[in-house]
Amino acid sequence: MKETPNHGQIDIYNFDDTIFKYLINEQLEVLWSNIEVLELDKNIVVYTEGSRPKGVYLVKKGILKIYKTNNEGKEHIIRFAKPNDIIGFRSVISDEPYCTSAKTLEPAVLVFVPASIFISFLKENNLFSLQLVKLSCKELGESNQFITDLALKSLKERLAEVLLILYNNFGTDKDNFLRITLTREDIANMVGTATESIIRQLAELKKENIIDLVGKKIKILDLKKLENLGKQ
Amino acid sequence: MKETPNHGQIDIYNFDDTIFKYLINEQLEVLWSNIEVLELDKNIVVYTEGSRPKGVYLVKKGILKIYKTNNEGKEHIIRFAKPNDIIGFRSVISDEPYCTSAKTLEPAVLVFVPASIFISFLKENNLFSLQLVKLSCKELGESNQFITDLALKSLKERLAEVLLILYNNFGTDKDNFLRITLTREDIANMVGTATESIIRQLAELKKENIIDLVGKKIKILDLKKLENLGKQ
DNA sequence: CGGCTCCTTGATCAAGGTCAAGACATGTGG
DNA sequence: CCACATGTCTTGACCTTGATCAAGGAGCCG
Repeated sequence: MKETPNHGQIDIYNFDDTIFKYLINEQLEVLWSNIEVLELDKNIVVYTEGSRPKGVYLVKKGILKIYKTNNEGKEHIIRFAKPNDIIGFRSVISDEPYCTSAKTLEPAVLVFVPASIFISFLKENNLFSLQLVKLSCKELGESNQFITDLALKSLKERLAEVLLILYNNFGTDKDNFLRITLTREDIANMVGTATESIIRQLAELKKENIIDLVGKKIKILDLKKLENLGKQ
Repeated sequence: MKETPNHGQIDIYNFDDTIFKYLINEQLEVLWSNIEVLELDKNIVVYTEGSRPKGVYLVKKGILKIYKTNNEGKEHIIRFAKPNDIIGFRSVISDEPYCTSAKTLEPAVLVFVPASIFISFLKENNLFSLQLVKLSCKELGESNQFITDLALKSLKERLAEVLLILYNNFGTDKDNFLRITLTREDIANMVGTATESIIRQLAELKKENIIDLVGKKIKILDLKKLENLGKQ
């Protein structure tokens, strides 16, 4: 019925930890026979703001940044996508051009689901649409939080907030290093500030023994203090 | 079957221009017999950030601001709700405390729909959940746009953007005055800045013949220039 | 009238943006 | 393996934006 090609350790046909687990077997069959697997290098653009959505992407491996670019070319990172996240569904559902772009930060494996298939699942399967309502409401809550953070907080507090978001999304390894490695510029583009300012603020946090810096890796030394800063 | 009490010119039981038009007749009956009508003065708080959601509110008359407050008491306005909008659904669906507060800007009439009823509609009626997915995706798109605006734009550009949002949501009267009247402080709380800064920037826009100011009323003189500023 | 609330303006100052220059790291082709 | 190029990080100096403080004016209402 289905073969399982070997993409590293990844089982492309396993949707247990994704929103597609709410599909009925019949729909899973449709899904299996319509998906397309994409193996991408790092720094590959998956879709671009303004273009027409062809479908949604399920992340199987790797991390992507979801961002917007203003017309001076400066980019702003809205969020990241990690394995088992789906991206691009907002535009598919609204049937509008993508309002963001997506780019791989590291080599990635994506599963592409055509828009028509995705929409038909929504129409046929109420449990599935219900879960998608929940998902988009969750993202909406996060976006609203982010709006307030940007509007009311100081640079340092916003940086703390961003580090916490990264911590909650990607966790830390056994040595307390964040499991995502970003350039200073990427961090600046999340916080909405200049690279130099981020460097100075990171140095501040290090001086206060809240974090430690080893190359691009960031080590969380004092989560409590970081949370206090972020919750300011 | 249903009586139609007279709340001004408002037909409380008419849901034609709201998301409830997707309910089947049987569900409308349930809705009619479970709603509660609230007539509120201006500056009344409908729900508060952090409290448990009891249900959703349909705006029948008036304008409300949806905002968050930080712990220094400074508020940030996320958006406004106007007649036929529903508010509070995000928290009901996520079953989380409200992440925002809602307050009337003028005397208002709201229809309260208990959470359990609202959720049951979602579970029973796929068309209804589909529409709600669309609604939350639309709000998500707007939120993402707002995030980028706040992060990348100058004060003046953000003000232009906010004026455009107001224009698109509330329109203008025959003399080109915005159909919503806000205090300078409210505008500042949308843009995420200080009241004084807004006053200075409004004066700037007036000097450039882009807007005119008559008391609290704002007149749009040059929509093109305003859009160019906002789209910067 | 007096007491609100809201608007406005000026002066001052700090946060953070910008520019410039150099250090360090990484990768690539010869 | 080296030489060079490119990308990233860091620091210092300077300057702009917009936040804050202070004071006064305008409008409104009981």
